[in-house]
Amino acid sequence: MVLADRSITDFQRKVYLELLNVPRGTTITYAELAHRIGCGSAQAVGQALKRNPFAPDVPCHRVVAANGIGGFHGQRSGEMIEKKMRLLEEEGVSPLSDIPDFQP
DNA sequence: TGAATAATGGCCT
DNA sequence: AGGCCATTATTCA
Repeated sequence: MVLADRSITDFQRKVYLELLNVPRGTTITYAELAHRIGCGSAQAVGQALKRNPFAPDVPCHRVVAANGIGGFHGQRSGEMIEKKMRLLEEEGVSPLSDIPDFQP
């Protein structure tokens, strides 16, 4: 497991673990993930993801907002997320594709 | 309908 | 102890 006990808190580990628990090709909302690990605060999860020390090991791009759109910053904020999205699509996970509500 | 703002909860330094 | 956040929900026009 790439998530070896490093300088991260238990909470963080849970978040990353849950993310790895998300099947490739599926997305999860911050609130859902937060509730899953028993937190109840998507902001905390967001922070953990932002600080994720396991950048490509943890599919943070698989996490989307509650509305199911983009995700990372509530909206597509910068270009850095676009880059991740690119890799995301290569992995077969498109947040904007897994959302039935998001139909361009 | 769309967008912007305010409030919230818990984590990290 | 304080500040922070890649959120969420509500409200305004």
